[in-house]
Amino acid sequence: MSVSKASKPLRPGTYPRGEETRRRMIETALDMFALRGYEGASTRLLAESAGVNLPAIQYYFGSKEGLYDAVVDHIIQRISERTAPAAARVAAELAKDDVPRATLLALLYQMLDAFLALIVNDSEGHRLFLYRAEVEHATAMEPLQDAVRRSVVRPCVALIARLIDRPAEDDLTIARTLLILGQVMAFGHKGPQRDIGWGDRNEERLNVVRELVHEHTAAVLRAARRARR
Amino acid sequence: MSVSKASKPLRPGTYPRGEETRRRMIETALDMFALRGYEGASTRLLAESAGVNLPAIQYYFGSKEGLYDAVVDHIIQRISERTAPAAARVAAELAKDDVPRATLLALLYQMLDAFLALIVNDSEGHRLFLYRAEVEHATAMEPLQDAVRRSVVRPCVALIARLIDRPAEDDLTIARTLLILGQVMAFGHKGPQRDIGWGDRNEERLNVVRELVHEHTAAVLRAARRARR
DNA sequence: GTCTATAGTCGGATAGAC
DNA sequence: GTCTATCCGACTATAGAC
Repeated sequence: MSVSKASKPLRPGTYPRGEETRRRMIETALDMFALRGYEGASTRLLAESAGVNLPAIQYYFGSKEGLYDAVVDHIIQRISERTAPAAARVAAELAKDDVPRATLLALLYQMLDAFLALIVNDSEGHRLFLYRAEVEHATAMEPLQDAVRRSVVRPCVALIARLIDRPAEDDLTIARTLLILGQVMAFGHKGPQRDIGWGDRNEERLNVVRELVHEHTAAVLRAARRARR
Repeated sequence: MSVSKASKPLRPGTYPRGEETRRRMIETALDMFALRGYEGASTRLLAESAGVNLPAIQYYFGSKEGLYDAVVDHIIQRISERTAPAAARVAAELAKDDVPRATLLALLYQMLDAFLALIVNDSEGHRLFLYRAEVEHATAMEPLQDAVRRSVVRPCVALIARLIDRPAEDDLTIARTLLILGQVMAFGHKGPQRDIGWGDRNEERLNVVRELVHEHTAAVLRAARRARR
């Protein structure tokens, strides 16, 4: 996530088309907002990191907040793209009766894994931005939080509800699903990694999280079976 | 960063004039920083929320950053106080040989629970501040992160290492412990609560987290047993 | 120790040339 | 569409009265 490499020397007559500039501004702003927060990322920094001048922010997005919203939209788009296939499979299966347990479990795993891959494998910015989304700038973040719930949490909760044959409103069930996502996001943060010296071994980290998600799912089902007896 | 030139060594019970003001400033600043972040909480807001005038920040803490550091120190103090009894028991037991498994498990549970109670039952500010500490203002937060690791993570890792009879450096073991703490902090955040309509039912939330910690611990031990076969 | 008043800086946004 | 130059408000910090 280098800051200075983004600024390219622009010669008169060779300016990129506006759409390209807009796209680049969103992508570098994502990293800046993720790294320093909304208040911490000044317009000057945002402009410089995208290699544009100050008024470009007003020109393309109306205001700093407009740029922020554009970043949020961009991430929402990304989440939807990545999880849409799994979500479609979930919807299709849940429409049927008598879906085998193994199928439901596989779908749950796929659903979580799709989201996980986004967090763990994509740019550092996506990870940090999503992690930060939970504590910062509440109103502008609500669409993003809604997107996560719509694209990931709700399908998972629906699957779990079917698996344990209880209504989806069950507090414990939903809480557990949220916790899984919460810890995935927490794990995405680089802070703790340093301590255990994993550096950039993303694959290994991903495997640990996968194992954990698997365990969690199993634990939810065991708890539900106990509760019904 | 502890260059608090204005404060004298304070004895419990004997507050000099202004010491009460200082304490109040720290406590309200904790909430403001937790709610709006370092950049988001202006000196005017910090002063107003404590019922003092602007220069009081410079007088008592030298600068805005000085006040921030004082808040961090305050939280570190709080964490140490709350977890010290459990940590002492852990150290005492780990010094012996042949500690029963049940004792080790009970200690692990107590350790996590002490930290958990701090996060879940104390002021909203403590919760949010700790959650935010992971993504924000990295250098000033390092002492706080160190305190969490020293007071909570390290004793837990040592207990787990003894329980599964493997060195504490084992990646998966440590990762799991960090994940437990991470999800506890994530769960402390009020965001998800709203969705499941728990409002202020702290006790219930605490029980869910306790159950989860219990399950997690059990899962770690099962995984370790499998691995040794 | 606490206050008012203000300095000095930096933030977001704008005007208007090209 | 992109630029330079600039405004104005908000911010942190300081000076100095009481």
